[in-house]
Amino acid sequence: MAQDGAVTEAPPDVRADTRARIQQAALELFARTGFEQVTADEIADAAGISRRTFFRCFATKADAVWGEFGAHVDRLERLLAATRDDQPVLASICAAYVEVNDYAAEDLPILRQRMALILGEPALQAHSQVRYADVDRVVAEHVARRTGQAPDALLPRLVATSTRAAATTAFEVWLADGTTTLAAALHAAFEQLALGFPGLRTPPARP
Amino acid sequence: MAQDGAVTEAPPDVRADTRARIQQAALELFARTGFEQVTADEIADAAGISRRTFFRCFATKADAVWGEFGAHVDRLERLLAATRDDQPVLASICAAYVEVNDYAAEDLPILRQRMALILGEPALQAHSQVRYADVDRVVAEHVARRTGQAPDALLPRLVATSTRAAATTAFEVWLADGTTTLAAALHAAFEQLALGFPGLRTPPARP
DNA sequence: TGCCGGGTGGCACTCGGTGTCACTAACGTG
DNA sequence: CACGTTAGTGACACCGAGTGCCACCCGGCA
Repeated sequence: MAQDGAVTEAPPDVRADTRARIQQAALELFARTGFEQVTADEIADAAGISRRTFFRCFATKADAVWGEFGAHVDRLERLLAATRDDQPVLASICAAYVEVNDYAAEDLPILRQRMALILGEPALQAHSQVRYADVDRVVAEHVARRTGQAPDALLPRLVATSTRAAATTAFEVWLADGTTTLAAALHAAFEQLALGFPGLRTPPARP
Repeated sequence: MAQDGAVTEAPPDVRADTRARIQQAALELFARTGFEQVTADEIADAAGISRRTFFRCFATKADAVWGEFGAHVDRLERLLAATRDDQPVLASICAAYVEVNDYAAEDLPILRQRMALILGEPALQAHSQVRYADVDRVVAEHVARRTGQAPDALLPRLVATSTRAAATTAFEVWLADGTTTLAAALHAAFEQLALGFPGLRTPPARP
């Protein structure tokens, strides 16, 4: 089925192709009906494959939403490794986050769909913690290199988790707002973080 | 079975009693064999109840580890509500976190066991995100009150997520270290956060 | 005595995820 | 051409987390 042509398409990885088809089908079903409501069989049917094949391409239903997130983490790691030492640490992390999330305009709708699911569906929120752990590890190692501390010391860990918190918060406001760009939201969040939340020190007014 | 005595023990809530027994049994099994390795039937057997009753007392295997976390969130909310307005916002949040996590010395071993599981077992890390969401909501509402912003604006959300990141990081170093107190770790993390990570601005030395 | 309500156990069921095996198509080599 | 190899696949059985349902037991109450 769907064996379109025989020589028209070069078959580099059959696997990567089915992965993409599954992802697309899953994302659409999730967006329409909700993550928990969609069963693995339904995704398999929609993608024209068997349930078993689905779980061979994605270890988890949730992984079908995250897509090629591992590649993003690798890219983040490379960007951080290429950082110049005279740049402030937080600025280098912010720049890396912005760069990694610099999507082309035509990819933004899919990104919105994906992030709305990840940030909105409880089951996906839960799963995200595991993926974030990889990000945190990469960032913590970067901070450790820059400060000469151990990667599991307080400061590297803290910088990693709070910058990631800033990034996800930026994603949330970007998703909810719709008028600002993702880069602007990221910069705003990192600025608050780097300056110790100056926004907290200016209450309405203090008599 | 285990119907010890008839009048010796006043039965205020049968449910709360079995909850406690289940929790104890589950925590011990998890600590010994690992969270994923222990089956719900085994916990039920160890606690002397049926599998069905286990899932009536705890909606999830993970919930047996978290115990009465909802009560902690409620307490955090009350503490934040009772905050004086002339105290800096971050300081009030830090104080509330310290207060909520001010365990008696005899409870520390159980706390260590519990937190080692929550922070170490991937399945529990994932589940934790859902519980943290409640904490974040409470803190964000506090910040929103103090700053006059909407609870879902950037700053309240950001402060909530990054202070919670600071708290969990403090828990991690406290757990790994063993020499510092939890309160000290929390204060150290919040201080870094409030001052914009001064530790980042003093690299080994800059020639 | 009979009724009632909460805690319980047993059972069947759904669904996510895994291990295993057989099948098929593509490929290189004799 | 026949052959073995390999990757991708589908079918099936299986495990474990949860859930819905019903029957049971027991203490309280009219």
